Amino acid sequence: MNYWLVKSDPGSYSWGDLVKDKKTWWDGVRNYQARNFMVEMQPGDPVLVYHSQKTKDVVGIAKVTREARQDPATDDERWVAMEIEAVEPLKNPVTLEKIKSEPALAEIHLIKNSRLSVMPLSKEEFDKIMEMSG
DNA sequence: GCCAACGTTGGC
DNA sequence: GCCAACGTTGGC
Repeated sequence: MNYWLVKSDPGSYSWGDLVKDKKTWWDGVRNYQARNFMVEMQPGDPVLVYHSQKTKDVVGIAKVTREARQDPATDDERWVAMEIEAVEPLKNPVTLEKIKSEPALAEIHLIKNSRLSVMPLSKEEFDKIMEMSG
């Protein structure tokens, strides 16, 4: 099992939207590195959802329900989408500020490569964020 | 609103 | 195949 974090600007699609929709095809990613991670995702893998721009915090847990297939939003066969489903909100959102202040999380892409929108987390990193959320 | 970082595009 | 120009992202 692998652990992931996906970023979304809540102005375009938020955790609340996912909860309302129950599940969604995570499409529109146009970055090769992110695409490659999406292809590795397997049904059942936990996915943390992070809100960029405004609140800058990890707000909920989702899980992968369908593995990646060609992005239905485009004819360009280079891009893929996978389906995720909302599992539960975090009791306390974990802010970017808190993540930055935690040495155990210093290596995650969220900090090292802030523009990447889909990234893997180690089990330790995932557990750490869960612990920080209470 | 600004701007640094960085990925992509396209001319050569 | 290189690299300058450009567009986008996202933190501040």
